[in-house]
Amino acid sequence: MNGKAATRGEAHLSTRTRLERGRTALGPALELVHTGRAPTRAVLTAELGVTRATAGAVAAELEALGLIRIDAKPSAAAGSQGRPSHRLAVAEAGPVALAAQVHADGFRAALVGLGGHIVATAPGCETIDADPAQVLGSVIEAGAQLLRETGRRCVGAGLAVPSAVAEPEGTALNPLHLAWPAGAQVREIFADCVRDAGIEGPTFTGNDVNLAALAEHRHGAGRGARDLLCVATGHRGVGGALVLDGKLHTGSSGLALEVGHLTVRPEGRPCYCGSRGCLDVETDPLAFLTAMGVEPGPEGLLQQARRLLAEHYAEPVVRTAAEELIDRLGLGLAGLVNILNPDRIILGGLHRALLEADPERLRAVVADRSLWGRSGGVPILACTLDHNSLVGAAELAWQPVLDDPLGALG
Amino acid sequence: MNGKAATRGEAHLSTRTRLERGRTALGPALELVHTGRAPTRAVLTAELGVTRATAGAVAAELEALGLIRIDAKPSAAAGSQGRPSHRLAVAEAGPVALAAQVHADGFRAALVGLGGHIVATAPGCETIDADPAQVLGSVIEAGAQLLRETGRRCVGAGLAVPSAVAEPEGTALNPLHLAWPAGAQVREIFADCVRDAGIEGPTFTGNDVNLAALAEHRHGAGRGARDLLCVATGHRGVGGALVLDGKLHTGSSGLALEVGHLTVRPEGRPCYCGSRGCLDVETDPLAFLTAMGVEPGPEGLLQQARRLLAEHYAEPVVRTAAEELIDRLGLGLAGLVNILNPDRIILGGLHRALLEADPERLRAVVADRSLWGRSGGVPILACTLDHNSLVGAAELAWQPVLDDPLGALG
DNA sequence: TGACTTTGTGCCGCTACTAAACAAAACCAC
DNA sequence: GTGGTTTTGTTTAGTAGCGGCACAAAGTCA
Repeated sequence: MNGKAATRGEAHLSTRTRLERGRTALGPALELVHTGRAPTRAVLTAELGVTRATAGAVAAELEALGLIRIDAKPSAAAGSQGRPSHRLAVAEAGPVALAAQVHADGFRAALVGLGGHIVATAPGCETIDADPAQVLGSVIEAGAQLLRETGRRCVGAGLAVPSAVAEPEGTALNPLHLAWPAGAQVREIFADCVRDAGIEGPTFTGNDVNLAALAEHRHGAGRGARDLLCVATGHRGVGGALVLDGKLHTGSSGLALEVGHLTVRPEGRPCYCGSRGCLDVETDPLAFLTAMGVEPGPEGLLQQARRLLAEHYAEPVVRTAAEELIDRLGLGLAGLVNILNPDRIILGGLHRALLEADPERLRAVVADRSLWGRSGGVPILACTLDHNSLVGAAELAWQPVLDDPLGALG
Repeated sequence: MNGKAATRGEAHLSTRTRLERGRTALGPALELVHTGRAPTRAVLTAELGVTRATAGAVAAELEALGLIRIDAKPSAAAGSQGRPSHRLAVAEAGPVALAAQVHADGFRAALVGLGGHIVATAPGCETIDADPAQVLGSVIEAGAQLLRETGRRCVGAGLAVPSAVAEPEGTALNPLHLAWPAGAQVREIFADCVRDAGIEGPTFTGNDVNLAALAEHRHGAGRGARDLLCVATGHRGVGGALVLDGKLHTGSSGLALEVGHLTVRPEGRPCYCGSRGCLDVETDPLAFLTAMGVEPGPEGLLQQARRLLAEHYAEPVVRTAAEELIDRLGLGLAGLVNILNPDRIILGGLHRALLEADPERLRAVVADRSLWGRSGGVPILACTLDHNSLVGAAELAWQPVLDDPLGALG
């Protein structure tokens, strides 16, 4: 390479980074509207810490990109003085992200707009093939159908799987109750399926509990939290996730928050990890059924456990079993509080049902067993979003647009 | 307040934020020189992702601020082509941070320049008064003396204490073996002492293990790690710290990484936390002495444990006790790996000595008991810096300068 | 009806960059 | 040596994003 070529190459790189930068307040502004924290340009001005002129220009540019809508008519807030402001909202017919989820009961596809709004859903089938390519092909086919029906532009696609996803390979290490091979290249397979379906935009894959936590942080019970811990149990096993400063903490190889093997009952039942009394085997739906002396029925472990808890909580055997699980869960959460010191905890699946059955008991155990817990106590909440893993998968696909709207769409 | 005053107030705020911002590449550039990652302007150019013109201007400005030095004579790297570059280094007689540390054996004060270089040290006394104000007053007096002797400008002061520090109050919750009252307002007291001594600049207070981790991340065994976990034990109890993306993770109220109460031996000895077999009471120096059947001597638990380990490792009773502790420590670290998934682990105090006694055994236990650990294994290293808590305390004081050199010094 | 409050806009200028050409200082090959 | 190549540093010109400021708009309150 001669000197001229080197100079040109360098110049090209610089040009690209410049174009990719765009107006730097654009991304933060879109994120504020996306998470519902900027209902007007005046609030946007304050939240961004810029002048009104800049906030106005930024909002206008986002509107021109088709991402947000600025009301033509001003609307005064009740009991407010001064000039009424024009409301900001996400655009009605703007672009969408394609979200896909695979779980024990089947799969699901949806289109998710800004603000975490689910625009359209495809029910998906009820059984899961042993071949990931087969399943993901079907899911994407359903998603592509939704895109054709609605005619919306697609910014990218995200997939939620019930498995730890190793970084940076994107392999599913333990696809729980999916009959998929451990170590399946889900990220690569998903990307191939999306490309083959002719859908544009980048693709992303993540663990379902991680993505649920991300969704709850942006649009659900986790809004405003700085250090958010989520713990959830589906049919078997326990999943955890941590959102720090608005970003998922997945660890250096994507395997963080494997919280299932905290010891919560030293003399408890043996766990496949080699230890005893792990959170995983002591607080999942099967543990609940076992504690009640109930045989697993045909309806699914989680459904059965939730139903018994809701309908028969008055019966001593159910109540005792629930309290046992609450105490063990509390012990596990206290351990996590000592290590992570979150400012909010959100529970999903059966753990959510246990919280709702006796919130005081759970909070008391966590406060009692966490260091310095007596002098405060972390808020423990139930998750609030429907299909939060699906919305979280869409968040991944939206992220490039939130980081740099002009670069991703212009 | 009338309209004009409101406009003026707003204008003042905006002006200040503008002045505080300065050249935005200035901070990152200083950090690169500070951590030794930018030996020349050419490297600085590449690391910052800016043009040579910008990197040159930024370096010139940092030199004008008296923070870095640009060699007058170019020096060619061995076996390199092209024009030789001028070396960059931290300024020799530039400003310093005042660092203070309180521990069981006394206290220490030092001046620390950019690059984590200790410029001057005051030995400090050997006993600790029960009154924090008394101790911190003495330590600051020693530091002020150093400042007078050297005549260096001071950018701020940092204090490391062997206790959890609650945020945002800055109280020491468990000042271990200091005979200080739990809940002492150390941050406030320290700030008062610094102000009373006529030392300018902001003040900071943090836990000693946290600060050691920060120092190791910037200047020691943790350089280049993205998710760095540090675990250390002094005389009693175990401390932990986590550095994520170059920033300390202290949790929402400063109490994160209280790793001492992970269960590592279900039928172990009772712990003051109410549980049994906690890492705290199973892997500290006292546990080691107890396992060997040795009575604590007059030299201090840590010193005694380290000496026995170093001098008598060949004796079966010492070796067996060490292996027991290594196994328990490995179990605790594996638990942390499952939750945090760090890409590096650094050990200090007796834990460091245990690692160095039998590194293979410790690594094997961690790999065996962490999920998916067999297919990789986290690097486990000994800490490398002398006085890393002291250097870490200085890092706190340097941080405002690293964030915005012009705003902090101009 | 006017005074006040808040929101939104147009214009000007500053500043931290990029772009591009030039200059300098080493190496190599002949 | 001499010239070409590679890398580093500098100069000059230009620009994008944002702050400062004055003004306009649209409501409430007395």
